[in-house]
Amino acid sequence: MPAAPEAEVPPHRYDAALAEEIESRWQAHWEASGAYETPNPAGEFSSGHDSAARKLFVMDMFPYPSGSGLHVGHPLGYIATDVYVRFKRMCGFNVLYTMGFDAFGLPAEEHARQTGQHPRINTEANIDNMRRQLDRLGLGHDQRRGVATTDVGYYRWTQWIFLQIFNSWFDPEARRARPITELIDEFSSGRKPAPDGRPWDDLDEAEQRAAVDDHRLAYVADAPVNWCPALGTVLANEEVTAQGRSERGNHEVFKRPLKQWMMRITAYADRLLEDLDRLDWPESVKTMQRNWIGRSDGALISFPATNSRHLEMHPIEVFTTRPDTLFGTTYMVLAPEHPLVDQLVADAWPADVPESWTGGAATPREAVAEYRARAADLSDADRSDSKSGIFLGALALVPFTDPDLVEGVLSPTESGRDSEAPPELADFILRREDAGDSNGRDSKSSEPWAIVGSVLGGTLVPVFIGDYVLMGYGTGAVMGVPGEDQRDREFAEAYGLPVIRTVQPPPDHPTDLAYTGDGPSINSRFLDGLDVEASKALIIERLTESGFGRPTVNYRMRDWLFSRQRYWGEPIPIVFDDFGPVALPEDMLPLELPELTDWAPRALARDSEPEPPLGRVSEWVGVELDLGDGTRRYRRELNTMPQWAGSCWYYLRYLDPTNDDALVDPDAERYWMADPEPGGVGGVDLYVGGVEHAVLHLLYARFWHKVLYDLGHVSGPEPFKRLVNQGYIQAYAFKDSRGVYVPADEVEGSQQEGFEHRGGPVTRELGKMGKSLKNSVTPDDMYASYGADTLRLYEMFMGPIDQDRPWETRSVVGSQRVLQRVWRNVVDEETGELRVSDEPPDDDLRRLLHRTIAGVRSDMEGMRFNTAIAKLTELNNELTRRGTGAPRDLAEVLVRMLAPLVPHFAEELWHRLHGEGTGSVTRVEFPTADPALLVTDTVEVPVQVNGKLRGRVTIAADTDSETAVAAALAEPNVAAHVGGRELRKQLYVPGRMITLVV
RNA sequence: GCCCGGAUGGCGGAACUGGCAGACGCAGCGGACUCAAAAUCCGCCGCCCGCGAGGGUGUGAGGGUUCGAGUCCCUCUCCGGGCACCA
Repeated sequence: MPAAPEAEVPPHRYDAALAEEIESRWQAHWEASGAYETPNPAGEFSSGHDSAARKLFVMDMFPYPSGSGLHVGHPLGYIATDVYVRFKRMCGFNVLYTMGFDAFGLPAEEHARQTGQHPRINTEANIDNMRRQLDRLGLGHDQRRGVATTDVGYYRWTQWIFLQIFNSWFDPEARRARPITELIDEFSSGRKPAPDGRPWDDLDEAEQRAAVDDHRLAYVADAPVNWCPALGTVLANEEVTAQGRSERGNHEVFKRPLKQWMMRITAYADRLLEDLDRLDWPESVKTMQRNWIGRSDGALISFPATNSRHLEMHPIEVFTTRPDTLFGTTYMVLAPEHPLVDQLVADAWPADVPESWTGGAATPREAVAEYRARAADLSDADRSDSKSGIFLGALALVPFTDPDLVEGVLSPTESGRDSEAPPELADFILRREDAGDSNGRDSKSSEPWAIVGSVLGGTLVPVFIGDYVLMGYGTGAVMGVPGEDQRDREFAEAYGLPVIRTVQPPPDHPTDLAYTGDGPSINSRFLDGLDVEASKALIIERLTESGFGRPTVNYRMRDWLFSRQRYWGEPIPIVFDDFGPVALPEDMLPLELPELTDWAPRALARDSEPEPPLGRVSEWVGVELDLGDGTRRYRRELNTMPQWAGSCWYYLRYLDPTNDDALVDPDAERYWMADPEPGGVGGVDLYVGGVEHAVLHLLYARFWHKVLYDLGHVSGPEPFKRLVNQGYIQAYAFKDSRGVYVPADEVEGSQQEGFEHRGGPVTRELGKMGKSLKNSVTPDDMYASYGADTLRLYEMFMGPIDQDRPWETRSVVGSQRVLQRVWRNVVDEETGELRVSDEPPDDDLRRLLHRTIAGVRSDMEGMRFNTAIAKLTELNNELTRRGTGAPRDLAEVLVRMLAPLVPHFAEELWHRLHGEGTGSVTRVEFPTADPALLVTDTVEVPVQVNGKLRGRVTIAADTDSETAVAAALAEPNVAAHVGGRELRKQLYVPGRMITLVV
């Protein structure tokens, strides 16, 4: 008996083996011919430039060259941009499309620390590997432009931009960055007063340097770092566990202040906010950026406060968005770390102080010390929801409650302060209020502590510290208005403080909740009766007149902490002399990373000082330089830049990657980045990437771009005109009865029957693809089973680009079958000969073709590749149904439409159709529909009777309403449902619908 | 808690400005071809009633606007994401 015959596969079937052969052949050909090289208008890359073609700049987000390889989820966005780019190229655009690598960063440094191998070696190996994986997908990158942030020729310009920022200040009048030399001119000419009002020339060098440094967009400040003495290194936040220990080794980590570089991004807060409105970005990303910037409009209000019977006043400055509720203030709270605490804390408790206000301590000072120690112990997450605080023994005066006193207090020139005999503190605090009050005061607390300082005729309120007030936001102090703010309400209830409503709530508002809505002001003197907005306006006016306050804007966003205590990053091109930082001159760039061979961690004493890795290279740390005033000794900056730095501007380097004279040639920059429409923001035409970069990367890059714009280095205010977030590919993962993940590719069964792994039941869940869930599927698996074009087609077919979707290997075969059917309509599987017919397509087929062209074109334009593929499939299915082989002309058009999606497949068929010597399909024009073939002379129109579909009629496309209705009534089923009754209404939506109402 | 998204067959999804719900693909079912299977081709495929023609019902739930609602408005449920004592 002969051996069981192999399943007979026709020799010329489009299967994985044939796909592989086609793909590698064309990839080699494209590379050799420079098929994807994009010309610049001038300079090194200008050969082949077509000045008539419109430009288009498309980019994927900068990948990190990870050592662990790709899974099928990674290239989703890359395939989408590649398809779009190929389409636009076929539409005649000059498209810039490339990819580089964001290659500095922690993983390479960690790898170096473990193996002793220099991070550059590992980084370069990873880049090569990733490049190979991407190439196998057939991505049409201009590889001449693919920079890596770790290239010395690249980071030289990252350092150059740092110096531009360092050498700039933000002019609030002009609302833009200006060169620092212009600030010095302003100071020395007296147009801008020096910090303490003295003439500029009277300041010594140290004072002048400090004044200037205070204004720079990059400046040095003390900021806390995570110092781990046992590892001898500073850790990133992600390397510190929730318990405040090192992830590696579980050692103690201490917060230590360290001089670090900051970027003054807050100066740009308003422009970053305003320009969001001009961007074509997903609304969710814009919202995230708005929230992150967190602009709130409000007022600063000063409350004079004292702990002494002599009324020595310290104003507490408060930021509030609700200045209209001022008269509802019944207490004040400072952040525990607030600098005024030490001045305001009293020596002794007043008589009758409630136990809960003292924390059980003998004196206010002790209570504060204990409270602070406890607050410092707790991480931010542990600060619980329940409100806590300590009374300082100090009182604050609510402005406008005694105008005479207030003026005396606030203006030192007035004699009012001493005009009255100082009252005893004990005389006016801490009386219990009568129960059963009225006048709109809620009296939920059984014994509210009186706060009315009737002796002076003004309202005095107790001053607390409490950890619900954050030092980092606003002024680190709040006015407690328990009637109008729920957090204040909770605090007031915990400490028995009274509640005064200042906005009349609706009758059904619960009495035990703060009311934050609109309504007329009450209990608010001159504000009474005004709504919230009017009250705000009036009180701000009064505050400003009286000097008690002023309108102000506050932001949640902080300046950007730019220093990293790391080796594998860009060195900061700064040295220090006795007065502070000094920029290296441009001609000393690049400042190259010194070799570091000593990767071993060193255990240090608990009380040791933080030291960045570069501090170990002693011959590098100290340096003798001549910076213009003779050779002197300087200390180098030891921190490096964060990974964000390199990714903040890479799109500019793509434009002109080999330029040694400038970060980008101005003409190249203008060609690729300037908006063709006047008034546009300019920037990359399409930027595709994950939503995880919604805030940090996209905000930092916008900030740098605006600085470069202000300084005249780029032609528009925004880096990325249009942003699309691609969704994530998720994958099913399976857990066995012990809750352990089992390899997903070994699981059998289905949703209906249940899933099994080696005979045991497993449960299914959806998660990120990766090692930990044992559910990775790699592109290599797919190439082996189907080929790269099938993978591309499947990923684009799965759903809309911006949507998350579950991976299902089982379904990939569908996309392969589609390609096989196309193949069979063009090529004979048995002989490999063309089987296209030279018969012209009939009228129906031509109309279908042109409808398809029109639909595919608009779907491609809108990046709706899933529906474009569906339309192409329908057309091809019609060809299959006819079974005669495709008409040659039609096959040729179909192949052109497929070319962006499955470039190798299309190139192969294109060449088979046209023979040797034909040009590449990648540069052929994308088909255009003939409008004459899109209109039809008859249409089939559905007929509704009383809102229900009862039949269809075929009528001429230009039928008028009456004829259409008559035709509808002639349809038997429609007639049956009308049943001879009178038509109350008849409607014909041309080509769409006939509606009858009886 | 606040702010964004989202919910359509067994599954992924389609449906343009309110106008035939379920395109296309997977899975499933039936048929042709075959000794048989695979592959391929043809057909069916939301649910309920009906031999059928056809009828009823149906886009997370409830209400509304409209001749007509997956699409617009109100209320609610669930899922995903972001922020989180931000004054």
